Amino acid sequence: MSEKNERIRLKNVTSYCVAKEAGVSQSAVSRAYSPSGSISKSTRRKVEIAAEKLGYKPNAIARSLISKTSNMIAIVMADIVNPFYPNVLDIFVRKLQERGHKGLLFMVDRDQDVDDVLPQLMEYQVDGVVITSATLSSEMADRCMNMGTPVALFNRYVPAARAISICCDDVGSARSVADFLYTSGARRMAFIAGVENTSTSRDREFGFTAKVRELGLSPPIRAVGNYTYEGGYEAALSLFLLPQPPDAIFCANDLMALGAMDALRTKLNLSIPEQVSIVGFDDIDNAHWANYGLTTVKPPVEKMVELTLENLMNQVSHHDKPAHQASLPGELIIRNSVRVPVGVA
Amino acid sequence: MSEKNERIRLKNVTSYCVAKEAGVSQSAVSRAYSPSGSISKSTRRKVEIAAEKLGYKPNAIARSLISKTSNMIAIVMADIVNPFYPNVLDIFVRKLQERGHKGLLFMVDRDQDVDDVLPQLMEYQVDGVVITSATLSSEMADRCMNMGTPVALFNRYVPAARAISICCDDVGSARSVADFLYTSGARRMAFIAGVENTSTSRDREFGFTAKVRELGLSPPIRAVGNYTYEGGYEAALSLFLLPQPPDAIFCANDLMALGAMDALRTKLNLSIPEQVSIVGFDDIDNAHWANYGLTTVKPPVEKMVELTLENLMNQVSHHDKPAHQASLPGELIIRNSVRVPVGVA
DNA sequence: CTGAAAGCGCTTACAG
DNA sequence: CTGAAAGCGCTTACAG
Repeated sequence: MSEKNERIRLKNVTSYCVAKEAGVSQSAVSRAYSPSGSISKSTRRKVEIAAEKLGYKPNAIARSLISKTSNMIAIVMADIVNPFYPNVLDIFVRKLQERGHKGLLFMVDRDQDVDDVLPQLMEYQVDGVVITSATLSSEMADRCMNMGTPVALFNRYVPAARAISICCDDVGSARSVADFLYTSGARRMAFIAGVENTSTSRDREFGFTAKVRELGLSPPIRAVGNYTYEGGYEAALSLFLLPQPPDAIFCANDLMALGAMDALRTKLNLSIPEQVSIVGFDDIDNAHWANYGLTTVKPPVEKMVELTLENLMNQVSHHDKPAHQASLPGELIIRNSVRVPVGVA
Repeated sequence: MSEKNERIRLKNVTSYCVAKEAGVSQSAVSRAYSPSGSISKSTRRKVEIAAEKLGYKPNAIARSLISKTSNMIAIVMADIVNPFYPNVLDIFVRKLQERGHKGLLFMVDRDQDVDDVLPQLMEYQVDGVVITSATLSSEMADRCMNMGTPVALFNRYVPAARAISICCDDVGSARSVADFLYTSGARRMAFIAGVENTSTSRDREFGFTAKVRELGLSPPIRAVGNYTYEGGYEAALSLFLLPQPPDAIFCANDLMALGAMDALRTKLNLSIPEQVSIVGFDDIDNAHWANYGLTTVKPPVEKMVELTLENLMNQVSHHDKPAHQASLPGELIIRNSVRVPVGVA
């Protein structure tokens, strides 16, 4: 009982307590903590001393209620098992912190609809929503926008929606990969798809296939790996059951590419890149591990996050601005999983 | 301007609006959303219809302010680059969601003091704090406790603090590793430490070294890998510069163990496990990749998270209960990175 | 620059 | 079961 009282008492150092201690009004205390509050140096000093003495910290919840901005951004993630996303999350949260914002994190299953969690996150009056490695319906996106809560899709897009969307240039990057593989001498191309209904997998396949055709080759054979290591492993094996196995495989992400490499080397005893070239997408940490040296497309993650947040914050303060959609060029990182054509250093 | 108005208007569907629409009092609306609210079926129905019509969602911020519980738990993470932690985070957030709680995520640098972010997270009136892969001072832990905000350390502990602490049994698990390696025929043991001032690295080294001594072997030679892949890679190489290189290496985590494996195989052309045995700690996804097959200690992560949250929630509602400290046994997962002694299947 | 006062959107005794 | 009212801890016009 006494403990319980203690807890309540201790939590309750309010601006009134500080005002009393400092001999000023409660408004003065509030102003001392507001960047735009006009307050004299001496009053501020008095408040600071009293606050320090009492251990006062402004209550952000009360502030949110009255100011109608919580400084919280919801982050919805679906696929943290893919090592690409922890890094993305890390950058998001750090950049949020730099701007004085907080990240409210939600995890959804891959097959779960993001629409389900949106209502509960709206209850927390977040200023905006970032959705990563997941898609939401365009109706839901519109509903958020209508409620004044802007939504940004990271690495995904929904054609019809009024949502911000920042992607890597999947189509263009995939075309470069096809080009690069062709130059390296590959002629029988294969593609391992990720989760098939994602815009990333579709666009990477589209760009790759289109360019392969333009190069005059027969369209890539394909398999599906669902963006997992195991999926890539199995998909790669399946490609080598075909009468005409590929001499180059482009995987829709690195994780599948690493699975493919392990499958080819440990199971089929093929050597990479001598017999088969492999290219991935994401440039996750594992890609440069000594054992892999995976050639891959590196999306400009830092820039993408920055741009996402910039656009989101923009919409938070100027709701009337149109939602921005952008795709940034990826960079081809050349390592050792693709053979080098004769005559090229 | 009209857009701005629209935003404000649309955000403002309050319990009063619903009350008016439903022809009941505002209290009735509130009760309809409270599990303990005594309300008749018919009134509830009226409220539900009106709420549906207006698109009303209770404002969790306002609720937090009056009820003095935000249903938010802060999660502080330092080391998301280690694949062990994204998984931990995932489980934490999902379990939080199951309980109707939200996770407020903070990222700190490895060398940054967690003490720095605590004040800003306290402003958001979180009900509790989970700290993962990071340590905080015992003074700060006490300060949180005094403010009525319980703190739980996951996979770390601070001897003097009144904080909850849930760990894997690092000492015991490390002893088992020594035992297992000995049985497999290893006689010149080595240890690769993580970040040296962490309780996990220290305890794993302590248990391992103690058991190695008890077995009558000379104490393990050691190197430091700072819990990273590159660190493990370099540390392993350094061990083989010594006049008496080891025939078995226990690494304080998997990431370093994988780095060590790659170093030995690709750089020194040693075969694992024939020439050197390797054991890790964590059982991250990569450990069972076809190329590695790492023998490792698997902490009961799911149980540890559950226990952490259980203890935390307990302290949230009963502040007087003493903080619980526990360490759960890890499981040795045997794969192919340790040689099997002759005569053993 | 400063203080008194209203109000953000809820929950919860209180009285019926 | 129900409603009127107080109050959570702030911000922000408003008047000085």
